[in-house]
Amino acid sequence: MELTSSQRVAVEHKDGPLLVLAGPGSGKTRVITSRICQLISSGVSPYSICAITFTNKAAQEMRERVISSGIRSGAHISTFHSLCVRLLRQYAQQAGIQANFSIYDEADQSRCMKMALKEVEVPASDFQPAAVLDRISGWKSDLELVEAVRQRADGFRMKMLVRLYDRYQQILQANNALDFDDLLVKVAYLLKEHPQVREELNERFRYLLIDEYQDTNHAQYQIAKGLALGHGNICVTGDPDQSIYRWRGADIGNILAFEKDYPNATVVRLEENFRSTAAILAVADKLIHANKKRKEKRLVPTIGEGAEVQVQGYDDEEEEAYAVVLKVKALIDSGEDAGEIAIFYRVNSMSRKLEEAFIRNRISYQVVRGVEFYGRKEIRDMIAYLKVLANPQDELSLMRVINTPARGIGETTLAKVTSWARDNRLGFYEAAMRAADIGGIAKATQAKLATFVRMIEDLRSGIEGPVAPLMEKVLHQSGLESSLSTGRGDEGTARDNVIELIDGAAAYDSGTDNPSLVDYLQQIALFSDTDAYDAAARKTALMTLHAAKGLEFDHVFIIGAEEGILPHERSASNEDELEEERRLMFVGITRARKGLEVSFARHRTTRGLFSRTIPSQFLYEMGVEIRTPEDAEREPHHQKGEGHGELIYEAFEEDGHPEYLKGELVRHPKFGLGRVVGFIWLGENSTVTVKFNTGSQKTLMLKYANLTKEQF
DNA sequence: AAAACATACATTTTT
DNA sequence: TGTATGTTTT
Repeated sequence: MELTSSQRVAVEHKDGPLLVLAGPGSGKTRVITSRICQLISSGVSPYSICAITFTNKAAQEMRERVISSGIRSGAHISTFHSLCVRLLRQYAQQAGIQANFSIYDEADQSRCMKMALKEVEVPASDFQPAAVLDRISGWKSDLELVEAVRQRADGFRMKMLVRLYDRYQQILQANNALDFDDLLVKVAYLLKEHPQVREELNERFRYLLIDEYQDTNHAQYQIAKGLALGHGNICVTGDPDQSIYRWRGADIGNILAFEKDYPNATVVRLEENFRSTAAILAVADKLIHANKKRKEKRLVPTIGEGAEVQVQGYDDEEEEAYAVVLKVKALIDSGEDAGEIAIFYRVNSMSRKLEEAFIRNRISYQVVRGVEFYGRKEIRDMIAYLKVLANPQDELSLMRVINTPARGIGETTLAKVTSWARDNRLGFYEAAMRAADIGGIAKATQAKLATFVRMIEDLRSGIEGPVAPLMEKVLHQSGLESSLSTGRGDEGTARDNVIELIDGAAAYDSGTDNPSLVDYLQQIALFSDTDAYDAAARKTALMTLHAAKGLEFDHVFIIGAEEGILPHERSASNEDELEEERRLMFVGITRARKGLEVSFARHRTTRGLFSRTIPSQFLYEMGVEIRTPEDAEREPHHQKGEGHGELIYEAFEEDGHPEYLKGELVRHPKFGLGRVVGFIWLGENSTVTVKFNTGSQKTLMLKYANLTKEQF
């Protein structure tokens, strides 16, 4: 495809600052990759190019695009966070840290904060860990260190928060750990306080490109500034209308002030849209115009008018879910590619009803929620072992694994070792090594500690080189393997998950030049939900509106357009936050190429409470006729009432799974005889409801229930 | 020490 | 609603 004149200006721009204000669907990604290729073919060394993307996925795609256009690879393409990890490893000494640092995720952070809360002795009810962490994250995003905040701290609450901030940082440091914000903070200060490091990097990266600049926070802004110092070859791209991470500290002002920061900047506006139909763009445009704090920007359609945007109301969320899934099914049946259909929602919990509808209708789908995998107990256990091996100071991880699986090192023992360690100014692990010197620990327990220490030492000796074989060893020697196979419940899946993790590590080993445990751990810590989206699977995708950023689909459904959900209730009080919600909606709308349906439910059950809802104000701002459930009923093809009922029964009666019909007599190993009251087919998650002769009625998972049919 | 049970509790988005 | 924590039981 030919480049437009604006696109060409952006691609061919060589030296000096460049701001690309790129609307949705304007071919921005293509422009960036073409620009990288153009730079290289004009004689710039690939190694002197540093491109920063918003997600790992985007970085991966950009790398592939550059390579596939026949250009020698070698340009550094990664996210801010990955870049920071690299720099911190390389300049660990100057940054005042050790290169084998652990990266603490939200759960780890929360545990550290709970420790801090205990130690600082605050009235715990007034300080929830998550809220305190949120404040601290805000300070860090603004590059405010403890001392700076302390200076201006007034009032009891602020002073407490500062003490918590201080203590929290001490805990992280003691564990040789950094949280997500620290990665940025450390690099920003590295560049600021070590001019020779900064100059070295300015020398190395002659061309800096930053995508999604509207979502950079102050720390990222300072890092970008430092990296561009000296040469000023900084190209940023973004769209203020798509800024959706204010809550995470992103400062839309960074992109708005770019021309002030870099007075000789060239500015290119990409306003033509090559993605969506005119009908969709008109709706997006109307909506975004309701934002007052906004720089006017046009959306210029280049594709035909297309089908009308649908806004459809449903009676409740169940009806909404089933109707949307039916529409997905109809699209697929009419020959549309299932992988070109997506459903977006405001909050992750809204995927549940949709999944149920997909399963019952036996349509395959994918939920884009990758980090969930890393939150599973067995995965966290495994990774905690690896962290202990890679970073001996990581006591948080050590505490997790020391008695997992259970090996007879209980709370009392841990308390004794901990207090002895403190008295002797040693780490917990060093103390555990000298269990014999600690008074009051039984001989048998001493032996258990010694065995554990020996195992860690042995595993640690094999820490170099590829990761997957090491993980196999850990799995085996730690006893996790046998605990997974003897454990009840979801044993099969827990085991599968660990195997999946090891497979992933094997892929890492073969795809990396110098695989190392430290590098592997630091990489997986930065995985995001979006990274889990598998476009090649050709399955209909379910994801949050945030995860949808940067993607596009032929057909898009946005569900739950109700006051309190979209816009979310937490943003209702504040005009700025409301505008951000509107931008979020705008992002969702502009993902669609051909078809868009926005829906709402008049009733919704939120945390167990069934209540009436109000349609989102955004629906009115979009200027589309709103169709109510009653309107739909007047349609000639409408299936009355339980419109989705037929499909459920169809699934119910199909073969391949044991059928439990109402009234059938069954026997349960524990509860005895009973009669089937209901059966819900959910694939392997099918449930049977049985009224037992004991009088109790229970809903059981078929795969665990161990029911036998009684013949009568 | 682990499982079973009970009860409180808080609910956005994510690198 | 479902999770996360605390309490009791085995």
